[in-house]
Amino acid sequence: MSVETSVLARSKLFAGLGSDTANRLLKLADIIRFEPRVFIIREGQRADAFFCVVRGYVRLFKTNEIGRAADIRICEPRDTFAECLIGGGGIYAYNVQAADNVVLARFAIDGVRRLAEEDRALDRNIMRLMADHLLATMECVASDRLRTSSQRVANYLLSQCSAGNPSQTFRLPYQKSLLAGKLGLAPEALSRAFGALKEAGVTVRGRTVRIDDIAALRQM
Amino acid sequence: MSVETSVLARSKLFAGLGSDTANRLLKLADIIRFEPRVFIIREGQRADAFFCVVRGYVRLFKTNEIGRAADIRICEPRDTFAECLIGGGGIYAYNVQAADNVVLARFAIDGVRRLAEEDRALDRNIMRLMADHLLATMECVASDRLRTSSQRVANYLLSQCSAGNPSQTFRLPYQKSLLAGKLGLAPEALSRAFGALKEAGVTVRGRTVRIDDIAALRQM
DNA sequence: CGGGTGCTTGATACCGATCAACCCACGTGG
DNA sequence: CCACGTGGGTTGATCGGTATCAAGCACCCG
Repeated sequence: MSVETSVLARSKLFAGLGSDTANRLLKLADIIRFEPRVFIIREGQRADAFFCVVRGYVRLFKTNEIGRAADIRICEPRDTFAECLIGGGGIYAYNVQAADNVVLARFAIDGVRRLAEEDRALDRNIMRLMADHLLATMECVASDRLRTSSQRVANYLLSQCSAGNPSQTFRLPYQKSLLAGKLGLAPEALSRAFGALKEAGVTVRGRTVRIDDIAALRQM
Repeated sequence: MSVETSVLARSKLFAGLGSDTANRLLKLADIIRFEPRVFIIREGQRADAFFCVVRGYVRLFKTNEIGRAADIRICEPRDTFAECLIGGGGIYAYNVQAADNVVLARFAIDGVRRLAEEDRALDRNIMRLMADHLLATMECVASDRLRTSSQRVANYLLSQCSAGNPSQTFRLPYQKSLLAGKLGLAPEALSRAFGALKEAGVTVRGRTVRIDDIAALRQM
């Protein structure tokens, strides 16, 4: 089993599928690669496929008239994006850009739709994906509207900790500038937020983060 | 055909369903009423149903630890909400409150799920609903992050205009304070945004809005 | 007439964006 | 080996947008 296959197999898209359906879905997948900073999708483009990240990270973002950009989501390995258009199709609603060396699995919509007609477990998986994304995006709106930048950063750090530990050290999965975008911040603001969290027992050196007292941090 | 039925029949939930399925779905609906300001759902509650608005308006919102609230969506007649949990179920992710005298149709999840197993058109409708909500919510994140308050207000006003007219007069569908919440603003900020748009040819008196030059307003 | 309720207006404070300078690590070529 | 450039990050100064707080205002309804 190739590396790509094993990553895909552990995605929510494939979760719980019978091996027949899973294999046929795998056959539908095109594996494609992108260099850092390359545009994978441009907003408004005709849409005929959705994607699952196999390696690397991608940014989904929109821009306004004068070219400023706002990130909507950062996708990690095993995340899918643009699965929306299984429902309606049409055009992509946002730009997608490779944040580093990226490997994607590309699924043509109509192939998947046909397969889903034979096995509704696939349909249910896609529904589940959309439901998860919808809930996450709603949470994002709420978080932007009622939390301050440091609170959002603290929140993100806590989300990276495994439950049960009183303290923890880990690495950020990607560049700080990317993380800033994900949290709706300018890079400078992320930097300052880390500074502010120092007195809450957060130490950041490069991409390494140490949290002295997880429970204490949760108070903010 | 009752008033409730005719509203529901024109919702996206029922769009394009065969009359057999549509009738069986209608039978599943409980019609329930709420006074203004009453809580329909509280965040964290066990979830076993989703809803379609028949009359009035409802607010979906989250609160933080200290009780401040942020609106996520305002639902109008024929909108559905909480349809997410067809996929996973579990608990409601936000509070829902009646903004005025509200009539809802309540659909028990498992009843709908059973019906959808027999007619996938229903499944497809629900997918379409979720896809629409997801795209709208992503747009909301991007809009919050890249547009100023006046731009968001202008944008909302334009969305209320019918295409083709050079100018237009219409009524806001609900209270300004509700609209402010929907746009992620304090009521004062909405008021000031209306003030700022005056010089772009926007006149607001009570709930009546007049836009002199739609094309000009679109420039902002 | 009195008292809500919803909205507006003004004064102030604060958060975060922006701009500019600087720092550091790293890689490259003279 | 060092000069240089580059990219990512930090730091500081400043500005602008929006929340917040506090009055004041308009309308509705008893």
